[in-house]
Amino acid sequence: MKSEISRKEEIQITAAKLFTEKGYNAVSMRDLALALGIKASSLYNHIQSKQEILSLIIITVGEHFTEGILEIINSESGPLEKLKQTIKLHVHISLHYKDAIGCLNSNWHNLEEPDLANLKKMREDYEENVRLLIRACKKDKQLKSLNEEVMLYSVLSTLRSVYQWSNKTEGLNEEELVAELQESLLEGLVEN
Amino acid sequence: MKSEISRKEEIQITAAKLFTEKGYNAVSMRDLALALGIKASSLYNHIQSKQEILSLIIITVGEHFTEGILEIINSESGPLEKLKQTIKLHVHISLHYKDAIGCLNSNWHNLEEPDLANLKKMREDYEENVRLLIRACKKDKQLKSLNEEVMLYSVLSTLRSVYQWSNKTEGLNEEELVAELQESLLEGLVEN
DNA sequence: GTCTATAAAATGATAGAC
DNA sequence: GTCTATCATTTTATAGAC
Repeated sequence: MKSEISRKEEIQITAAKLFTEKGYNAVSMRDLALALGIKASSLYNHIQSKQEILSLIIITVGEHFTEGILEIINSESGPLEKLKQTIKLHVHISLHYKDAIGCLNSNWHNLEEPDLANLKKMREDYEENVRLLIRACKKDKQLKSLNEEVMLYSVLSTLRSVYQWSNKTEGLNEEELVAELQESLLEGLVEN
Repeated sequence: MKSEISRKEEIQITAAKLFTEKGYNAVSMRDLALALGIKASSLYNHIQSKQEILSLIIITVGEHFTEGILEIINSESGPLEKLKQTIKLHVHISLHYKDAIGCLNSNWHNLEEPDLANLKKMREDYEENVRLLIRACKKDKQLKSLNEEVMLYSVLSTLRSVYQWSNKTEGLNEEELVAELQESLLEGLVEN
């Protein structure tokens, strides 16, 4: 009854790890094949090209973010609660798709068209949604009247790096990490 | 009287830009030479290898961070003021060495030994210094008793991304950007 | 200091046997 | 589905003329 994992998925999982560690161009099809215990030419029975592997990894995780943020935006909560939900969403994806996110972060510029344009659109839309949330919070006097872009990227850049350092906070479970980040990012570090 | 810029420096400046945009492995010596208006073989009159170019770019900017943080640590200020000075330092370097920092961030894993080990040591020491600052602030009750690693990477990951988005805050000069970041990161975004 | 020519190695991908 | 063998291309780097 357990869901079988196809060779194609196996390739994506291994590739995501290697691409994250060494970079897309630094990983040859021979390297990837060796990590899977087969020959490079055998890979082409499952995928069409090296580029297709990268595309599958990155677009899939990009869609997770897109779906997640839309669900939050369309919910009934207030803007500050939605911002907190965005932090939760980002942590959740970061912990469950670590390698794919690492691959996205390090290798998105190796995507070719039309996937590159597709990803850029998804990323811009995501950023714009968070920007609008921040603006709505400011209007409601729930956030300070600081520069919007500084606030936006303070939050986003921290969230985007979670996959890199979450292994250093292993005393915290997912829920606790979310709570700590919500507090740190929104309420600040300084004791009042 | 103006300081002459050598061809070797010109190569580093152009390479830093290209490496940041496309990635180290995606930029061939032909690409780099073309951007400089010469042939690839001519590059070797000024540098020994492609790897040397990367090393010069990254190690140089790494040393700026190392020198800067040591100056702060050895100053007479209290820990919270030192943390604020670290934010100022990071912004200053981010604005003045944008391409080199981009190159460091995207391509450090393409460094070969012993430069890679050298850079990792610099990075770890830098992180440890900021961690100790945060710990000292907590002990003084100037920072909340949140998870140290979460606080550390909230601050560091935002600072490390400044070069990517500082062009979107062009209404702010350097001093103002520093002030906004000190407020956002330390005091938080939420209105009390 | 730049050029042309070229070496030596690595790369993504295909053909065809099993 | 995997293999061996191979191709076409690109890569970093060197040698030597100007």
